[in-house]
Amino acid sequence: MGLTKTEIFTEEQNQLATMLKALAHPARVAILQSIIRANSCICGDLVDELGLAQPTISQHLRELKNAGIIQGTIEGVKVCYCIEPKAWNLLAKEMNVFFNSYQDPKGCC
Amino acid sequence: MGLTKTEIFTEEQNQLATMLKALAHPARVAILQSIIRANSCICGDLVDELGLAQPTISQHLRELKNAGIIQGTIEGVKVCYCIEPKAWNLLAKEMNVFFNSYQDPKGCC
DNA sequence: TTATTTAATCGTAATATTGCAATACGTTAT
DNA sequence: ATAACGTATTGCAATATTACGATTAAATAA
Repeated sequence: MGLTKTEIFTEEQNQLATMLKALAHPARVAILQSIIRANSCICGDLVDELGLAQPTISQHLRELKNAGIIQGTIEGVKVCYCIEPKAWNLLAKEMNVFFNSYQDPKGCC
Repeated sequence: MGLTKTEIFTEEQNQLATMLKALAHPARVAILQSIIRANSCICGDLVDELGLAQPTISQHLRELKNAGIIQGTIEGVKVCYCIEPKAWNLLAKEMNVFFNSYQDPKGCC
C-alpha cells in the first residue's frame, strides 16, 4: 500500500510523526544545521554546501516549510530561509515530553 | 530515485536521520507510547490496542528493533518488547542538543 | 528590451514504505 | 505426536520518497 492509516491514530500521534518525518532525512538535518549556524540561508548557498542539485534542495526546503519548521522570505531574486521559532520551540517541547515519558527500566524483560 | 545519498552527509547527520525515521510513523509512536506506559508489551497486545494486522505490527516492531530503540526477549511462545535504555537516552540527548542548538531569532529575515 | 540571476515547478526514473493475506516457525499444552 | 498459540517471514499491490534534467517564473542588471 504505502498509505499510512492515519485515521486510527490520535491527532497528537499523527502530528508528532509528521514533524519527525520532516526531520528524518540527512539532507534536511544538514539544511537545518546550516540555517541555524548562519542564522538564515539562501537556496543557492545550500546547493553549494551540500552536494545536491538545486531542484532537490528546493524540494527539501519545501517539505520543511510545509511542516512549518522553516519560513521563506522573498528578498529580490533570492529567498531567505530561517527557522520558524514557534514551531521549532513547540516541537522541541513535544520531543522533550515524549522522551521524558520514559525513565529507566523498573523491571523489564 | 528514492535512494538517499548518504555518502555526502556526515555520520552524525545520517545517524540522527535514521533514528528519526524509525520514530516517524504514527504506528511506531503509538507502539512506543504503549511500551512505555505498560513498561513492556507483547506483539499481540499491540495488535489489539492499535487497529493494525499482526504482520504490520511485527514489521514496525522490527524497524524499531533494527534502529536499536527497543529490544525483544523471547518468553516461551511470546516475545516481550521493551525500551532499550541506552539507545533511548542517547537519542534523547542528541535530540536535546539538536533542538537547543537554535535559540531564538537574533535578526532574521 | 534583453540578459542574468535565483528559485520553483514539471516530469520522470529508481527505490522505499506501508499494509495485509498466506504461510512458516518455534514453543507449550494435550 | 499433534494441536494450539504467538510471532516472524514472504510475497505482493498501492503509494510515497528521493533525485535530477529541463523548463518556467520572477526579479534585477545592463
